[in-house]
Amino acid sequence: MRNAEFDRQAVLRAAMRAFLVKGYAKTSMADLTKATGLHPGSIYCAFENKKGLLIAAIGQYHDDRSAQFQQLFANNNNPLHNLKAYLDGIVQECLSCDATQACLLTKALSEVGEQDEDIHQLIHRNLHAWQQGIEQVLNMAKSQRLIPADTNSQVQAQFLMMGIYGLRTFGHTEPNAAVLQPLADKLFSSLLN
Amino acid sequence: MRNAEFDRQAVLRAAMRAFLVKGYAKTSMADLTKATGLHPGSIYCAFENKKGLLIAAIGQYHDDRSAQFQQLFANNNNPLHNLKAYLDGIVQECLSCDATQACLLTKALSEVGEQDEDIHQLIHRNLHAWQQGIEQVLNMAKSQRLIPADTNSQVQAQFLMMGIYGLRTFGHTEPNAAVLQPLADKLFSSLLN
DNA sequence: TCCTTTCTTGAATATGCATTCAAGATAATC
DNA sequence: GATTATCTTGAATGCATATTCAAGAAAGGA
Repeated sequence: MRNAEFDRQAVLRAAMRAFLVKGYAKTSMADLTKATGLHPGSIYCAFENKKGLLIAAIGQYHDDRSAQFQQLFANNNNPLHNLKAYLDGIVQECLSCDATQACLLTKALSEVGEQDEDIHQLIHRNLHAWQQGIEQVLNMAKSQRLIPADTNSQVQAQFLMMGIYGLRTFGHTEPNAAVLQPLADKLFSSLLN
Repeated sequence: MRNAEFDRQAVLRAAMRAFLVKGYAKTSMADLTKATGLHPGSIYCAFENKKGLLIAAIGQYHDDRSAQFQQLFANNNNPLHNLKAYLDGIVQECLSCDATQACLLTKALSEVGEQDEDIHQLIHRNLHAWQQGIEQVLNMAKSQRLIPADTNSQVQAQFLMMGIYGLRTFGHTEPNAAVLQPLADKLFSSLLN
């Protein structure tokens, strides 16, 4: 009897970073062994193959981002304030020009989601959970009369998701606060009409 | 003396489709020879290498889309009407679930733009030209008092670009008119506030 | 018709890569 | 301490793939 030695979360976060920098197809197993510190045999033993490692990394990414999201909204502050801070945080990530701060879900969706049904469904589920988190925040804001009573929380949450996707794409071409911040502000103000 | 035999535009459109379906890295030269009908030697003679073919395909994509854009807005109809039709057309492309109707600029930006400076700059230029086309339409709408006089056309054009990027990403997860059309409508109505 | 130039062909090359596996190492159990 | 079950190691394997190049084909000019 013997237990596995490596720290699963640390390995998955390293793999996630590697996939974010080079994309799935261009990240070689050599890159992954270097990034994770694991030898090929260990990776195949733990995750079956390269695709299994991507799936596990996406799961870890979702867990990490969800925890971050819950934490940001866990206080009793004005939910709209929290949402504004959330959007501003995304702008900051775009400004960093750091590939490891990008969104693994949308990146993987674009590259492999169209070609692999397993991964497409996994990402779809994760993005949907994220959308429902935003929807809950909007319902809270509505019950506190911070946004119009006739707001359709689901559509508004979808609109915010759409805006966040677009903001991140825009950030790839213009990682510039003078450009991105007004866009994030305008997106936020769409809640108040 | 002898002239090249193949139709350059047809070849580039075929390559563009291949890249849209599988992505750049996963599209093999074998895929490209099959799609274009050209043999490897001819591709290397005409485009230098696989990356050169991608660059040429992106150029063709931009030319094709620009021509389509100009044509849609060339009539003397209400520019806002035309813009609405443009957004509705994008919704239709999303609904088709056809990878060849996706946007090669954003797809290539996501996959290779972060890794290759040549391609990043080319895509950046093309997306910027597209944004300026929208900006011109907004200026026309403003001069016809169809949108508020204090509209900042540049920011509004950026916001529309952002929305279009996001709409296409959203379409990958929910290719559903009941979801996408309200989002496009809400994006359009952001012009009128 | 013959010659020259240019284009086309596709097999060969060389490299890179995902995956496997058998030997070695380590921890728990007796 | 011996035994056993499990984990780790990393070189070997076989396949996929980007690129090259020399021979073949076709067009224009003499």
